[in-house]
Amino acid sequence: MRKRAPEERLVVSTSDPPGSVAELLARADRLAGHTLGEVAVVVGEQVPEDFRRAKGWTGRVVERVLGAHASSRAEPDFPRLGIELKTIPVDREGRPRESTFVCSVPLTQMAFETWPTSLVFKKLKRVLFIPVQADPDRPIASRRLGNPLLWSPGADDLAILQEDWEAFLDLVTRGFVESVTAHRGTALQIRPKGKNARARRWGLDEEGDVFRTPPRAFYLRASFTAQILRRSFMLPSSGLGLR
Amino acid sequence: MRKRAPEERLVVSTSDPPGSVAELLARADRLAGHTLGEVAVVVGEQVPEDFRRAKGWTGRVVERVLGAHASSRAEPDFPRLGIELKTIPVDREGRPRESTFVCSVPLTQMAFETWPTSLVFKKLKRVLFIPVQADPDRPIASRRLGNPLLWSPGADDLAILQEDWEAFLDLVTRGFVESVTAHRGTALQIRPKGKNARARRWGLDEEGDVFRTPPRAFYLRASFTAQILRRSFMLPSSGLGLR
DNA sequence: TTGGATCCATTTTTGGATCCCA
DNA sequence: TGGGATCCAAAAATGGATCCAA
Repeated sequence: MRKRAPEERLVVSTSDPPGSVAELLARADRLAGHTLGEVAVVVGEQVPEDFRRAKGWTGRVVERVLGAHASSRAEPDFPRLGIELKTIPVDREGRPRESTFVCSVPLTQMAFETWPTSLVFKKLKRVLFIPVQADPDRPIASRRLGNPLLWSPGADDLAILQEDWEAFLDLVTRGFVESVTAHRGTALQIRPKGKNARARRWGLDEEGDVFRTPPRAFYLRASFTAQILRRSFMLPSSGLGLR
Repeated sequence: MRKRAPEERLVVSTSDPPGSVAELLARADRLAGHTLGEVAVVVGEQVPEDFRRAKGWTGRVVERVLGAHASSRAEPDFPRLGIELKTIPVDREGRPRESTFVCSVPLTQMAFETWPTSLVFKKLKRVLFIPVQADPDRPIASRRLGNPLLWSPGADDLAILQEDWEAFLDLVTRGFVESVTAHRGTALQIRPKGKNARARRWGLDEEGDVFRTPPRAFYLRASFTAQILRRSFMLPSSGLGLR
């Protein structure tokens, strides 16, 4: 595992968005090998004991340390660059431990979308993945960030994503959203996402009438992101930068 | 003006919703003649110096003292009773000093409504008006509540409201929302309502496409509510209960 | 393993209205 | 005077994700 020596202090100028892709990548490279504890110090946050009550903590602190304009809604994290940032928790073998949230399912509005205009496509066009050690027995403060990966879907990935998305479009717009389980989809899946199982949003039934149904979101399957990481980091002179 | 003597202390059990219309009216009657300062003590709120930075304060404290389930969204304030609560600021002659907010205009959804299914109709079917002294030179803490008025629109009022609403429906669904000013409507009007003049929502243009436009809301004209108060409180043995 | 459930921070919307200048 | 602008609190939605039981 790559550990940075003490003299390689994590020095960053936060709060200003990166002016170019090169600058963003340079910042992300500088982060690699450093721990979440170090990142926390830089952004002035306490490290939580565990993630049970702080599930989005890693994503938020990494956004801030990279200068993402913390929650620029309905746009990529770096709007000028058209890049979406995703931290991805990995095990000791570098495999994703979780699926990756993409965006919520616009239950009543999806009928007005096409694949190229969809939020899923817009978010996934360019993603900066940052792997983060996530073996459960390692304390959060000592978990290290890996090498960043700026990814865009290739023709093969695009075909699969579009196929999945269009199948969901068909089901959702025809009123079958309640029959959609997380089993569907090769790369993309739809899962519940809300405050709890009682949360409700408006959806469309088979007659086109609105009704209350649990909120849902699109996720990338862990098997899909695993393949992305494998492909990229198996190139010569490349790697996760972790163990 | 009716002033309650000190021994008539304002004693209420807050936090529990009234179980019947009779109970709600009894509570509202007990409030009449008491001041906003007294109400503030009961609900444990500070009285603001003026309303420039606390515009909805009166409505909120009166809701709470009457046991309205503070913001039961998309429903009347007393869902079990089907009653909407409105405080109404009146001058020394008992005339409304302001128009009355009804609900926001569902710009993209209005096409799917009819008068009987509309939120305007649902909210106005039964309203409990509570007059509140509002001459500008009277300190807020000493302003008194008047006699409550449980109102339902009569056939004449209903006809006017429906006519107004359907004219707005026509304009909004045909894409002319931006040409609607507060001059339109006999009883009901549409006015901007948002954080500020730069706020934007989605609306429908003449082609049926969505576009950004200022958020708007339905209001009852002061002249309309003035007539409601006049009619009701000019009945024998009835009155505002103020001066 | 993984599908369904859940958690926090932050932004946006809604509901309560009154302000204020042409 | 009243039409357009504005203000606050609270709820809901959104975006960041991880938890956990079968």
